[in-house]
Amino acid sequence: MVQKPVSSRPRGRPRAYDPDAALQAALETFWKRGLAGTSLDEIVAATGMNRPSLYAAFGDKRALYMKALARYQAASAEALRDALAADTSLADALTWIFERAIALYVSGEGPARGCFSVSTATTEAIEDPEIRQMVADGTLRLDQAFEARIGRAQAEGDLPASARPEALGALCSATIHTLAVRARAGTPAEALQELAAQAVEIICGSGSPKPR
Amino acid sequence: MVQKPVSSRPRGRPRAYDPDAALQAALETFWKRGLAGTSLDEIVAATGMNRPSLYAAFGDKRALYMKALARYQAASAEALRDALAADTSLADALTWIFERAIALYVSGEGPARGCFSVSTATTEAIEDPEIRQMVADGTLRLDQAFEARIGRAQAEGDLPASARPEALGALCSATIHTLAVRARAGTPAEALQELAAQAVEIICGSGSPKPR
DNA sequence: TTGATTTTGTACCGCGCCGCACGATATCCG
DNA sequence: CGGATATCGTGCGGCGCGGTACAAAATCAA
Repeated sequence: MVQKPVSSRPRGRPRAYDPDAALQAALETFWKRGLAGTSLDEIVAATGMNRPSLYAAFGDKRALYMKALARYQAASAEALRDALAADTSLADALTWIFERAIALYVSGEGPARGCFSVSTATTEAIEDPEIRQMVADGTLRLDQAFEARIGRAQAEGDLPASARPEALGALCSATIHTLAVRARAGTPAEALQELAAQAVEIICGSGSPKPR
Repeated sequence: MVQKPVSSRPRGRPRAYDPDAALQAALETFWKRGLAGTSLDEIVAATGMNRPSLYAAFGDKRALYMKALARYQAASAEALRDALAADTSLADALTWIFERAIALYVSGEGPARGCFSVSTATTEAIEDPEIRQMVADGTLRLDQAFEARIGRAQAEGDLPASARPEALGALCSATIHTLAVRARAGTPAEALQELAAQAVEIICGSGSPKPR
């Protein structure tokens, strides 16, 4: 993807900001306040950029929002993929994933942020078909990733043949969704962890064919 | 609560709007666009009221939003209570509740609205402690209502003694949450119904002690 | 009919919003 | 060193925002 080495600088005045860090800062601002609730001044303050630079780099506010959402989804999908591909039991993988999700949702200063996609993108999704499609795609990929891993567990005998990977995968996604909503509502991390543990038990222990 | 009969009209000029209908109209507007995304002009258009009347009747925009949220939560809680108190099996009650929730979430014109509390109130919850508390209270009551009904089912022998009402109740709430998120993301009603059916199966069929 | 009372409806104010024009600045190339 | 190039940063313009002042209108009590 990177075509030129870092040493070859482009022609004009060098930019005074790091586009990646700026996008991350914008993401965190949108994450808390949503698209409609965030002013450009707040983004300027968060990124340290000035408005014309923002505009030149990312387009208008909505375009910046969508780039931030894409970044968030890409990072989440990558973390999920890694966790599911790890050589651990299904229960351990799910426990790890939910644990990391909770840590992400309650991280940062102030009240818990929840999931960017669930908590604020859904708000915009109804009036914006593109954002709606992005949220839908993210949810679909979440379902499919869980379902594939669960199907693997079933094939390896860790789940009974009667288990339905599609249903259990959706249940994993539902757990993510409820964790996101509850985090945003102020539920403390410990309670979320307990809820996640219960979910893992229900998902993996439904019949518990291999008590190990 | 009502002190005077309807016939005794108050002193001055009669109001030209129905407060209840106006609050409902404001609720539907907020439901779609959220607090920050809704302008007072939109509320004026939706309610048919003019701005000073709005202000006199409900206070400022945030106060109106909170009244709308309280109304939504009260109506939801009442419907839930009725459905859970009905003399039906747990599975039938849950099926009915999820069915009604889906119908509510996809009702109205245009893209599905999802759940007011989940989709837009969570957005405001992080910056507004009062709204956060309202969302938290609603979620808690949802959990408790489900848990109580599941505990009853267990006591009546419809669930195995090993079932944990608290965990299963949270799972019911999680189903509501994921239905709300997915509806907002554009998932069609049929897919939501299938997901709800799978959830009922997992919740009630965990062990299936009474195959009836 | 007249005054008291409450709501209506228009019009407005100050403010913050988004997006951009434009000159200044810093770097690269020859 | 000088021209070319790309970004910086101030500043602003037009507009929509939330909230309110004020007079007209509609009702009740006397």
